[in-house]
Amino acid sequence: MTHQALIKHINQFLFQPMRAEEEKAVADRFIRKAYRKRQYVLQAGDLSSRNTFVVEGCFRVFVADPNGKEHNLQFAVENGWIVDMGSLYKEEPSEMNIEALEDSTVLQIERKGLYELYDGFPVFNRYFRILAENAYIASQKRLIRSLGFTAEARYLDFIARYPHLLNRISDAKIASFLGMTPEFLSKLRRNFNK
Amino acid sequence: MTHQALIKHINQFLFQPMRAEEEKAVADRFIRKAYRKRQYVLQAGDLSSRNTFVVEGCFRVFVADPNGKEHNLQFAVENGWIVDMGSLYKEEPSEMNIEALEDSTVLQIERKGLYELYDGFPVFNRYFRILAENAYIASQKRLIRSLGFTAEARYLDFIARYPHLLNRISDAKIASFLGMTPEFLSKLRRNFNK
DNA sequence: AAATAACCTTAACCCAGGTTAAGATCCTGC
DNA sequence: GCAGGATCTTAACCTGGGTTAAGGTTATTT
Repeated sequence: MTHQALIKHINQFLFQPMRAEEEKAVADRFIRKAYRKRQYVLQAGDLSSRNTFVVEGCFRVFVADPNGKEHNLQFAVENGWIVDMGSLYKEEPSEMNIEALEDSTVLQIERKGLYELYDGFPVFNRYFRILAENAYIASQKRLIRSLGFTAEARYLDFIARYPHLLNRISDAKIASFLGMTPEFLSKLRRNFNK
Repeated sequence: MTHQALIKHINQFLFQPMRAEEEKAVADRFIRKAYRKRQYVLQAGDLSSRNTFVVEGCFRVFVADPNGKEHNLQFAVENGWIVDMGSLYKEEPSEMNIEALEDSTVLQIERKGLYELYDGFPVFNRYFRILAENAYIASQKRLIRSLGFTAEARYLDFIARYPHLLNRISDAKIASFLGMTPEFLSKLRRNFNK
């Protein structure tokens, strides 16, 4: 069945299987959708009205700063979620862009459907609580590294933490994620080889 | 009653009043505690076993980077929460320090009590979901500013966003929160006066 | 298989913000 | 009420990482 990956992911985070009616509530509200490489899931300025679970493929979330320079905030692969949570919940225009980096398949739920899950089935408040807590913990760790680590330390940390992304995502995009230019990343790598 | 501020805060985020038994569950598990100015709620390396709600006073959350330099991650005043969520939930030694900046009063709950709330009363999964989502949204906004904004833009943004903190927290601590040195903040402020 | 676009590297030069140090002002506890 | 600590400012000098520009390599697309 088409929603298996998501249901499995939810069960893992809950440490117990959902009941049949809860599984059905998921299956009724999440819609499968395909994106081609370079296609946008969300553009800055638009309203984000959906939450998106990655079944297969790879995405990046990025913002443009006041000079128009891009900064990658997050990459998501299989079993990850991509959303501008601020835009989704506060119903404000998105600051973020979300772009497919590969041909990809996702499951999407509308804001309305998400609220139906929260109101009808307590289990989803628990699941998304845990998810938001993990996202917050990860975001704080990133902030700590961006405040106190040198460019070199951030790069080494990235290699150790996300080895599976190294061959899947271009260096320029990783450099942007790490808060440095591709030129500087190239200089760093050259120094390691000596 | 001593838990009123917290109960009111929860009700606000739920958009509806809790039932009596839920209020009681809160009152039974949160313990009032006082901290003196400069006293630590949590030290890096210790295990964080509690979540803390600020009834009155002011705190900072900070980390030390590899060179021993401090970085303020968050300030919390009345109705704010302070916690190293990573340490609390993953039961790992804390990276963070939490220090009272004024004589303060808080309400604290032990990890065990918190899990009892989650398991016994769905409403708390909803409340803490919303809280975690808001924290994540705020943390992402901070990251965006730290990646793409100049020191001056970050300072102006801070003034606009947290005017009430300006007279309550020292410039050096604000500078650290904004990712710059107090000397540089001083230089910025001098330029504005011309 | 050529054309085009995306990607990576190198190198010279540059700058926002850090560092160091010294003096001035404001607490705060005893 | 004053001594020792925080706190804020100024100024000279320094550096990690950015900018610009050019050439080389590797994927896509047709």
